[in-house]
Amino acid sequence: MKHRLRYAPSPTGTQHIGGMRTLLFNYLFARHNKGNIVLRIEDTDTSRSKQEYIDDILACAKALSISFDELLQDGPYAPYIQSQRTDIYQHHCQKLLDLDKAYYCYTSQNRQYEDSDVRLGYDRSSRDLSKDEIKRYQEEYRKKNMRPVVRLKMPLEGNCILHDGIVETVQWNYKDVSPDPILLKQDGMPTYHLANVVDDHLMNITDVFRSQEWLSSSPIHLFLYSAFEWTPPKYYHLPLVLGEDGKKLSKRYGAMGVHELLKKGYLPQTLINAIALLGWSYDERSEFFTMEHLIRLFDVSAISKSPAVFNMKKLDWFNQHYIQEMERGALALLIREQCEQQYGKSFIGSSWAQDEKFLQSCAELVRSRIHTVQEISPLLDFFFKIPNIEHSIDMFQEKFSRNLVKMQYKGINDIVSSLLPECAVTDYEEVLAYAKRVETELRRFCQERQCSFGKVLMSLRIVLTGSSNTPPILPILVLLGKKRVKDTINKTKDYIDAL
RNA sequence: GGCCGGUUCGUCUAGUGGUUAGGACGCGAGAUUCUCAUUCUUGAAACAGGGGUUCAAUUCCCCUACUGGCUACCA
Repeated sequence: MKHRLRYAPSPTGTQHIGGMRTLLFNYLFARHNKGNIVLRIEDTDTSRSKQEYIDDILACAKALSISFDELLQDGPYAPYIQSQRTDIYQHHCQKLLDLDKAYYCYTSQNRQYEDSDVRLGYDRSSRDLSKDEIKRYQEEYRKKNMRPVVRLKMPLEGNCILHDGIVETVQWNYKDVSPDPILLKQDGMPTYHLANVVDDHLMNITDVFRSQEWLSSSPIHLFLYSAFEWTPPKYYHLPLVLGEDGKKLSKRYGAMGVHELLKKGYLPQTLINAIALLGWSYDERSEFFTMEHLIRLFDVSAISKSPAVFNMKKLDWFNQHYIQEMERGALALLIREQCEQQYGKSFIGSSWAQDEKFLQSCAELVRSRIHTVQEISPLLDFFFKIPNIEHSIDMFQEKFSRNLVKMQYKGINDIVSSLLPECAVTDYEEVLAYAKRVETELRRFCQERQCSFGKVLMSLRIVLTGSSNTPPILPILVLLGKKRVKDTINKTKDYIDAL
């Protein structure tokens, strides 16, 4: 039999790591078994559901290259949006009423809580009303123009057993299960329990990966299946993903939104890799997995039962790895994007913006120094913003005597003049070649003058970039070009002289 | 409170009735390097506690503790 999976989020918040993990595991299982996966929007909470959150789900899935076989209005069981299927739920609810598996409840309000924080649940006071009482209530409701909710007639005793694909066998006594949950709300909308069961059945869903927070509702769902005389799908209750505080990730607090992480410069392959390893592992050594690997290797029996705390430091490490692995051209593209955002006109207006080679050289200079794409632009800052001389000189005094530059500037200037190319050179290999030549000459120079090569380079670094830690300064020198380098050195010299 | 789940370095995890309990992130130290990084070497760091079963338990069973989830006309 063909496996049919589904991801059924409620659009009441932006997608976070936890939701994405549920989606990913459904997707991996489907693709591993050559099955199908459906996206179904569970927007039965009309007050909290929003279109923008549906868009967010779609965008995040797309960004991570997760595709659905059926979704929205598209597929044999369309629509896949629960708010457009209310008649279906009402119809099935009526069936349960006819079978005496459900009943109208007129006495819901104010009956559900004691005044302490101990929750007792509904008292089932409408479960066994006499015909007269029902009539009276019906009349009352009609006058007020209200609709009664429909409740499921849960068994009062006996056991319920779930054979889960992950947590294995779990057993409940029906008397411990939430008493007679509501199936149809006053607004005519189904609750999760009804809609979910009806849709999973109607859409022929065979396997369900869902978060473990659903475990305690499983008896309700299982009983619903039996009331309808349907076969339930195989359930896989995934361990929870916790935030760094050890608490459940809540979409309402926007923690670790997938969109947000993408915006911060985490690559899609990073997120997939990191999320897949939340509660799943392949062996004791492998760390890096592409989507193709995951689909091939995915194995339900390797899923852990215990919850996992999501660790941002490890995410950084994964991202760093994938940035190091990226092709030069691809990184260059990201750099252009970043710089456009960050520097606007001063980048776009420069000759560098259109110079693919320049961007690629930058890629090589920054790639080992960043964890996220967002960290790129500060490292390239000095290309687009001329450093402040005064500020540089201040740094000088902190680091070492500014006299160094004063004394050595002529020699350095000579070397730069004679060795840097006349016209701009931005091809990375060429840049390195020029840098190497300057280095050789500079080393000889330093040896003759008995001054430290490191210090000379540091002085150049500070003068040219306004910063004491940057990518290798010699390639930067070449990229900046002879004119800019000479101008800057001269200006600095003048400034020091004038002090 | 009740029900249900979980518990191996700080974090993600591997693993087994007999192991020096393995790896990864992070952290410490050292080496390389023009700074910062990268890279390399290396160090510290864990079986929640108590009872059983057993020649032997981190591994199997029970209890306790801790932790999380659910206990909604939210999903």
